[in-house]
Amino acid sequence: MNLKELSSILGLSQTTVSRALNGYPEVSAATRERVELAALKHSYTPNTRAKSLATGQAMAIGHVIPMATKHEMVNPVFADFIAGAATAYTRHGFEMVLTIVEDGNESNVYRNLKARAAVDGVILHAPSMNDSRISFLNEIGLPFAVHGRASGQNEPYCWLDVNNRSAFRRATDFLLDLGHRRIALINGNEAMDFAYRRRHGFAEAMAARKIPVVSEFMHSEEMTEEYGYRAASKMLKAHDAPTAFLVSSIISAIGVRRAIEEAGLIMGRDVSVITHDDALSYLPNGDEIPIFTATRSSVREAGRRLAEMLIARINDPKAAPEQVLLEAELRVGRSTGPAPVRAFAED
Amino acid sequence: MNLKELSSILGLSQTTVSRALNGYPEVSAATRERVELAALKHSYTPNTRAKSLATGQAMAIGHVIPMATKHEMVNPVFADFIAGAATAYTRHGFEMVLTIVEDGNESNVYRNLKARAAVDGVILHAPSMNDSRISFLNEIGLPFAVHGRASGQNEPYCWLDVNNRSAFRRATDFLLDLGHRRIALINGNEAMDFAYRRRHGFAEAMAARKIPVVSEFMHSEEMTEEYGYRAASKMLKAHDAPTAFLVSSIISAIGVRRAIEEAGLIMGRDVSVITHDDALSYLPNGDEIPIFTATRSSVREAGRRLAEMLIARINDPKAAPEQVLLEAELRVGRSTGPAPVRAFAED
DNA sequence: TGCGCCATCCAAAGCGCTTTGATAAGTCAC
DNA sequence: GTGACTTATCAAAGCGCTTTGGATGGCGCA
Repeated sequence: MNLKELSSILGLSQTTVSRALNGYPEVSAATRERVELAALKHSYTPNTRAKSLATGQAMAIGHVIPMATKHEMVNPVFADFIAGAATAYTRHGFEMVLTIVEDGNESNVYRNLKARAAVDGVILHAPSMNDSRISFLNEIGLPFAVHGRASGQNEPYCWLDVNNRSAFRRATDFLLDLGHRRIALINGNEAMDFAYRRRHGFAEAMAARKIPVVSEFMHSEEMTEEYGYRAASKMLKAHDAPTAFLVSSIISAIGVRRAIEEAGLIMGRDVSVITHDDALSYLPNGDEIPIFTATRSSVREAGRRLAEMLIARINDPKAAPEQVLLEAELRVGRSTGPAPVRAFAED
Repeated sequence: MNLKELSSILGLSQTTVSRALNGYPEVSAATRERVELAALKHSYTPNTRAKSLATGQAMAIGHVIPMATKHEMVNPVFADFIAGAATAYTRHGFEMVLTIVEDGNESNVYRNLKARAAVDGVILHAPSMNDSRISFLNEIGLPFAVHGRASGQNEPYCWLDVNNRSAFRRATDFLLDLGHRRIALINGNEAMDFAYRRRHGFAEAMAARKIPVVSEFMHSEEMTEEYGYRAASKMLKAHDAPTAFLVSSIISAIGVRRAIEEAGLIMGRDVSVITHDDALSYLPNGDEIPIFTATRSSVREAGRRLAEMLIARINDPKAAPEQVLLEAELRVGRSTGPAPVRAFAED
């Protein structure tokens, strides 16, 4: 069923039917009701392609998701982020168009999406430091919103981020207060902006107490379970093993836990662990008492809010770009405890 | 830059330019080259919306992903499945349109996608037994391909599935051969077809050796880490605790491992675990020696193949629907070992 | 020379919608 | 009863593309 058919059934012009359905005032109440009823009866839904050709609005948002070439890995937080964003799109009648691309190649995809008029805007994922995509998007005039931020980028843009620096500073302080001195950082890929910021938060807290940062304790890689395990295993075997780990992802933290247990140690007693927790739906961090002490911030909620921000931006491109900084919550769980006495003695 | 502009620059008609770009024969080689060069130079890309309006092809595939209402959970395998499918779409010039919907409401979304001509076909995720969506899609005439199968559905349709029954039968046999008799099944939601099939494989193997299945050892729920932990914890505390666990997801298996370790037992020595492993990129199951003995089948590869199958189906709707059954590979890792002696004695 | 036939190109219709610019009918004041 | 508005409707143009159904001219062949 299309407009033409529907209007001929009704004995009205396409104009009137279209106007009735889109809530324009130049239609009498009686006609509008008649049209709406008929539309429902014949289950008429406007053809999206035709509509967006006519209006110039694609009514779609693009998500260009970089795939880490090394492990062909798609960051598992995307699933939850997208689930959050989807609720916003549904509410506003937008579609979500997904593209997955080897990282580094995103710009071509953006250019293409713009040229084909396939989307009205994009969400920019996984920003790196000085991310060149931001000025590129501003240049070509494709509205966008960033999940995270890009240090070194001065031009204003729309973003939503967790305060990674303060979160990791606070987590480090928490460990220091427990008496830990040899603290390891198992961080994400350092090219990523969030990893950079987390490292800074960590380093700041250590510096504030004049505790040297051991370079062997600093790791940085894509956050798989295996990576957490390998990094922690290796460090735990060393002479002056860390007594605490600060981990950037609950997935890697699971690997760290595996390493700890394999070393015959007990997490929360012999070795403490704090992780960042994106509140992934399939990895709930315990019920009442969290398994891991964690800095927590729901990535799903982030998806929802950022999608709303992007839609607002699309509807009013001249408004100043909104920027949101969320504070992560520190939830104490069972993975942290006082530093073992030996560690104190040595200090 | 659009067709009109480009053709006026070239001093050619839109017809000729369009034909030149789309590889039609009624264009001289010289003209074609000239057109292609100009298109490149002015970076002309046809407007997708206009193109699909004219051709009637949306050049898009829909993925309608159900969200389990209970945990607001999106199955984590989707990320990898979609990454696989995306490579196929990119190659064929299709877009991927994602919709996330509270489970049970999918049919409306399909009807809508069809009515709006937003997609040329859909991938059907997470089929349940007797899944009504299959006949629904056949009815409304929207091409589709199913990731999995639906027992009880007789009409022919295009699907790709792992042989869940044989995989779990084989895994159970493996445990039985190791001397295990008290084997627990930590399965996914039983409404799902794969869970049903896995349970059957398990039951078959047990029945073949005349070993009774203990109903307290059968669990079924959405596969979170927490669920694996809870189910295993509870069973391990019981008088006649299982000596082996068969788990439907590596994520839940991680929870099972946590329960085992918390009980002061050692996985692979005191308690054996076999899990199904979808080969998720961020949860690699060890390097050389797998952490978990597992029935393994790459969900990313499944995504790639199923996407190809759907595209083939869209291009030739009258061909008999392709159906692919993949055999999972059983990879022996460190999580399985002979049943503890006490278990033998009691047998 | 004249005819038919390719090869090459084009004008225009059409995809399904929105929106502009009219038109026709009704209302009101004077 | 006339002109000025308002209200309710419509015909047609236009969004950017593909595709149908010609046109044009050059060539071989009788």
